[in-house]
Amino acid sequence: MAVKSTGIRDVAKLAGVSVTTVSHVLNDTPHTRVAEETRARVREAAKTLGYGPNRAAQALRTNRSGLIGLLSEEIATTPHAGRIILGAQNAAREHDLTLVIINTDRESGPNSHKDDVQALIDRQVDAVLYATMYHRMVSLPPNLQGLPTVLIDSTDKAGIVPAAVPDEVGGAIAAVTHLVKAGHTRIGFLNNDDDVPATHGRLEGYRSVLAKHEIPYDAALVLSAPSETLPGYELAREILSRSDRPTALFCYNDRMAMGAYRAATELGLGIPDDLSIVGFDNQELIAANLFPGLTTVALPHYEMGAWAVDTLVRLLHGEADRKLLADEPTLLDCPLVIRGSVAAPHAD
Amino acid sequence: MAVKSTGIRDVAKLAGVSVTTVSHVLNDTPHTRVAEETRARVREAAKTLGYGPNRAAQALRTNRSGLIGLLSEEIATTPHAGRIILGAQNAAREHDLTLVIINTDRESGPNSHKDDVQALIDRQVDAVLYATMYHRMVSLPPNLQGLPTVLIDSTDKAGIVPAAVPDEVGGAIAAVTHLVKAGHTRIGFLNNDDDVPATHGRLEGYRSVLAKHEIPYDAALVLSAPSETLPGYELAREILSRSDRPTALFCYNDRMAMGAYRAATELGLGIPDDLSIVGFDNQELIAANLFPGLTTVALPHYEMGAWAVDTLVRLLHGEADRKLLADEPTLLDCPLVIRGSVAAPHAD
DNA sequence: ACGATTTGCCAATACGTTTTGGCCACTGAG
DNA sequence: CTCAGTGGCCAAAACGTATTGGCAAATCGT
Repeated sequence: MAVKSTGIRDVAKLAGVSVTTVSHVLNDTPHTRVAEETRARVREAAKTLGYGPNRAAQALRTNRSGLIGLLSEEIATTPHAGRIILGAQNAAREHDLTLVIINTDRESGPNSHKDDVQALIDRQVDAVLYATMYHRMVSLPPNLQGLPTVLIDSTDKAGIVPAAVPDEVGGAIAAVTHLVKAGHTRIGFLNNDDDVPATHGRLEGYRSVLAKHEIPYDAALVLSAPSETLPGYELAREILSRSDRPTALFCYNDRMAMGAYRAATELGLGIPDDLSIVGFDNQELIAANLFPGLTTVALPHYEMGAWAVDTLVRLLHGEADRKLLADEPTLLDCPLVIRGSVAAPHAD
Repeated sequence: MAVKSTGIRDVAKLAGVSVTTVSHVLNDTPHTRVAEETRARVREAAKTLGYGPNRAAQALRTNRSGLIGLLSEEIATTPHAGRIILGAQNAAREHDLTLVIINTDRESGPNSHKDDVQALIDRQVDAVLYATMYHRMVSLPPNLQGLPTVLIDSTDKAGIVPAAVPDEVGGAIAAVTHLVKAGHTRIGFLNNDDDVPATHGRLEGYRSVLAKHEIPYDAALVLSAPSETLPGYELAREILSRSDRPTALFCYNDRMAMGAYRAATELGLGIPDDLSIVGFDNQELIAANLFPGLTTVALPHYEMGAWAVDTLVRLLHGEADRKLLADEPTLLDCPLVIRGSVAAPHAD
């Protein structure tokens, strides 16, 4: 605290060169020529002094803060946001960038979003990540114009910004294929009833697997409701009470699956012996704590966060073409997480 | 992007004063005298130009980055961290500070922690928040010396740093009192078996409520196991199978409570009619999705985050005494969240 | 051996603030 | 009328870095 921290000047003095040279060496400035021996001496000096550049000075000079803002909806309620943050944070660190996080309230409308963006602009972030808490379409606050931006878990209505989203179709395919491979042919699907990409994508995946295995699609096996535990319970209760009940359920998410567990228990159906269940989301708190553990599909939150930062960096370096990327959202893999809720169907 | 953003100079020019004056006015520099009329003119000019200070320049000059680092364990796995972040973030914004988050891996030992701290130091944070994912004692990385620090959800072995922790005892008191008020006298306690403050504090709270209501303490009603769903299930199964089974269970956390739900269901005990349950942690994903909803005790993660930032600011401003604060961790309230898992005991 | 080219380095400036140490003009006291 | 005091403002320096435009010395070609 008392001592002035070491600056580039001290390094220069110790190495017996000018600050210019130190700067050149430490930044590998291209098109500049300094003898290898000198470079070594400078680096040596920097190391022994424990020199690290003063970010503020650097920022002032170069007009780049090294900050990237992560605008995230409701970090609060969902563990998913945590995974995004983690992925973004690690990637940022890799690139020597610093992540600053602003929580934005989905409730409070676009004005609030604008304020949040402004807060980031005031802090002079070099770029921003815009993350929603579930996969949907958004329109971006106008003051984001001109600031490099990448979307996470959402796609831009205007189609002008690169985005990473989960491969909903692929995830559903993995889930249902897993059931089919286990021998199931009567597979119920408890779907969400919102008009969001996941609803359609997962249904598409479900159907495509059936088609591929020449299992006829039976509309009676596909039910919809809000994607909560209670509706999941009710739907499951209904479908499992039928005489021709399915031997397996694919649930839109783990919460609905949790409801299905209860329904199964109440109806005296053992999991996985009498009923196989696959969920979606891989909410550890649910999936790992149900009994038996819930086999489910993981959303690539970590990967989306990391991809977003990497992409941002590539954009900033001009190594990627924004238009090209923005054209179509990038799909990231939704891997199946196998626990204990799937078995072969009864041979009754 | 093309235009240079407005600086203090532009404001000065527009207001017809010197940059010095602008700086004085905009910062309310004490001991400096400038006519009220001039002040108004300056502020006016700043507003019409939409002036905001260049943080980098400010940081360079004042040696304060306006950043505060949040070192958090495993943002990944727990939604709790999200609440801490949110609380800290909002408080930081209030004070015009920026929160930067570093995830630190609990597995990878103290060396990694040191690196993480170093990463923050390199970024020249003004202070750091150190958050653990559950309430315990820690020893701080040595390079945190000299950097103002506040602990969240943990206490410092050396007792030298202020800390905010949940009031475990108070939370348990609220929970058990709730059961007693409902008419229960035989209350089982499924406790954790780790040697952490929560284990002891919650037991203490449990006992104190019994004592206060002159209910004899029965050691047979207190069982311990790792605080997971499965052990919770096993413990509950055991205690509920007894002929003199308790009419209510206080569970160390929501995961154990989730296990207890299953045990109750299997034994044909209805919740809350045949058995009342109270959990701890208020993990929404579990508590709100069980049926019936789990009455539980919320941990003050948001509040700890906010308190920590506020305290840090007070320390930086010299408005609080570190030694005084460090002497004893500050206890934050753990409020009871009432859902549907508690009722009066059977009159059988 | 001599000019031309390249190699290796550096001095000086700018980035946008905050802060120090005044200077000037006006006031009131003597 | 003069002089100390004070209210209102400002010029200039500093913070630590990146960058521009060079200037010597070394190397090369002939």
